[in-house]
Amino acid sequence: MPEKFYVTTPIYYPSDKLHIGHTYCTVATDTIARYHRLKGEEVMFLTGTDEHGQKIEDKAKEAGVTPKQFVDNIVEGPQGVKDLWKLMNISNDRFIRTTDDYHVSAIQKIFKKMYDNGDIYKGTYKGKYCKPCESFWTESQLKDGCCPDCGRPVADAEEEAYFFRLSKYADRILDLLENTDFLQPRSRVHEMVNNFIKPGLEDLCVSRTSFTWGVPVDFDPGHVVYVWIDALFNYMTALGYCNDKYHDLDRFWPADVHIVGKEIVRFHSIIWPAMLMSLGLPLPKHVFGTGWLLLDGGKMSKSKGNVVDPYLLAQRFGVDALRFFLLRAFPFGTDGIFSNELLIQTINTDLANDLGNLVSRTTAMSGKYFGQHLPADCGPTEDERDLAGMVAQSRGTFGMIGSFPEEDPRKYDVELIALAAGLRDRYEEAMDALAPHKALEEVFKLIQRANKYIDENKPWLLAKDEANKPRLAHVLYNLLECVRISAVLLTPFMPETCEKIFAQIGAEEEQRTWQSAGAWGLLPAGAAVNKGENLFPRIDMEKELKALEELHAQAQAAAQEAEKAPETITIDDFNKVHFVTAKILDCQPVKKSKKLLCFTLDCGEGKPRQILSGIHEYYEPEELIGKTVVACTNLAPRKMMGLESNGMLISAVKEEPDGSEKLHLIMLDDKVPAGYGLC
RNA sequence: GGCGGCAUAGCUCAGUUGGCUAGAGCAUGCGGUUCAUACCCGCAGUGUCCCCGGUUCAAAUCCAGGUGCCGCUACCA
Repeated sequence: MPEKFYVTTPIYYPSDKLHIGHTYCTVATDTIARYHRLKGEEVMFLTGTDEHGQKIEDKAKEAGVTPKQFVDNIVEGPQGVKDLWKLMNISNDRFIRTTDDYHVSAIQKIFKKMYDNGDIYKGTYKGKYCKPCESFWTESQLKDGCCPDCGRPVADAEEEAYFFRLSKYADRILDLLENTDFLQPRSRVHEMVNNFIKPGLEDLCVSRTSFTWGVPVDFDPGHVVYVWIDALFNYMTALGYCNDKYHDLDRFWPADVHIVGKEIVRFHSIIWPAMLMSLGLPLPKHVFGTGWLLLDGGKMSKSKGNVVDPYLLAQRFGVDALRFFLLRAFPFGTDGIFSNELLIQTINTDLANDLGNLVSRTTAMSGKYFGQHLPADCGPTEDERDLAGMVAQSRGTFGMIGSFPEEDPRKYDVELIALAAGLRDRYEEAMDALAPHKALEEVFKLIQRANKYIDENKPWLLAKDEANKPRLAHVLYNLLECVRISAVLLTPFMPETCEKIFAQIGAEEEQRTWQSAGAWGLLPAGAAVNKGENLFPRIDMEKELKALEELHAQAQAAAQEAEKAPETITIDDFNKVHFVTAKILDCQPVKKSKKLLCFTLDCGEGKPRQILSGIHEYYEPEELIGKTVVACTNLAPRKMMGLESNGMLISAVKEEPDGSEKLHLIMLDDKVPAGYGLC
């Protein structure tokens, strides 16, 4: 029975289209999965979507569809989650959606189990409630006594809810984090321990009554299971835990590693193991928190409009180039700063100049000097095989390099072969340490060494003398072997490109295996070599940056257009709205309201007009008295806080990167008289 | 506010438990080469290792203080 390896990505929240950050995480996990398959292990690679919750309920309402329709579109629809993974050549074995029937019923069983064993109990959720946000907060979460999300005041509230006895497991979690390598990178351990465990773990609220889009608690109508249990258990329900759809739990659980974004490390390293402990289930072996891709030092966010679109990049540069770039340019586990320059530079330097050109010049020379096949006797010598064998075993070079006279070209062979023969072990070490960037660095050392080897041997000079043909053939063979070994090890990163390379150098199935990457001289000497198209065309940096900028501007304009979707109106429609200039005669805060200001305005009507406006967060009354503003005067009157408002003051509103709204009252030059209409 | 981390070449970063002349890649300059995708190979640099003290034969590394940046602090890769 081969070894098994179970690896997961987070299940993503499909409230919006996914971007390059999600792509990064999934591509990394895919590469890890492919690496283990290459080693001959039986791999289970799971990804999916976490589809319940308030936010999706809200978004669906906004879009005028059911929550299920909403997530169906984002998950299964055009350019949706599944499409994106298909595009990126993601090799997941399963895809779980938390709305899948088997998962929903499994979650109900799990919830009941934990209720029955006493780790879930019914209590009251006491806290502060923010009405507009419909969310509960604890005292300590408040900012200046107000809602940390929107900054508005909150009210005392109580809600019946189910709780999980998280506190009960605090000691065991502390031990798990501090005394094992469960959580990686290690730097996250301090944050978890100091922020959450040392201050004392509170029991965790695991149900909600404030929304309905979730797994219903089947024995208590009105309650739905909150994200913790619903989402985290996906890693097990997808294997058949508490359901009959799958039957792989015995084979694959516990997971070897959960790859997660750093913002959900907390859930995976504290809540998840505690719940498993409650059910007496084995814990996953590792949780690895990846970094974020940042943009010019800032976080990627939809409202900033700086989201990088993986579709666009894959189309322009190729899927493999994009996959490679993500794992080559950024150390796994720390944040990376994404830029188009870096992307293009990485492609040009590593893929076009180094790898692509090496394959190109090697296959071209083989064809040019020997036709399709190198002579059958150009393969490895016994000595070379021995050397490679020794290197592979001990990772040393035995000082053999020094034993050749200066002009003897065999010393180049020895250096090259020694490097190539030890590569697989160095690569394996890096991959097993979840450091794919280091694994790539090792592979590229060989690729660079191979390019240098060409210069050292000057095949174009050897080709001029028939007597040197055997040497020339051997040099080319050595190069093909380096290309082959590199391609085997690059397969998890760039599956399609490596297929092309194998085809070009004539490597068959047996020469593409993990086993074969650790041995020297496996490519048959007379293998069919065919120079194909260039693997990675060089990219003109300036031109491409310009093109990307234009595309980005277009996309942004389109997005803004779509966002506003301004319905065309006629001039008659416009004229229906009556805007006038207005002088603020007086302005008073409305009692019992933190937001409302009551304005007394001169709108040139002979008598003052009263309008209420919810802008106290942004302005104090004193600073507004005497100013000239714009009012809409024919809006239907409305009572607020017992006072009548006869119109509306016009403001400029901008959504801030953090999601809050910033508001600026439109103010005119005070020389503008009151009561003038606007058109 | 609390906790944690970081500060090294123009840029991105390596630098084990203190120990050679502080390194790599990219970018820059010069030279070589012509098989190859105007590529490849070689050479050359440049450093107040954030500041100020301390420990030590010896500090980029350890300790104390200071400055700056960042992360986490129960929504979001």
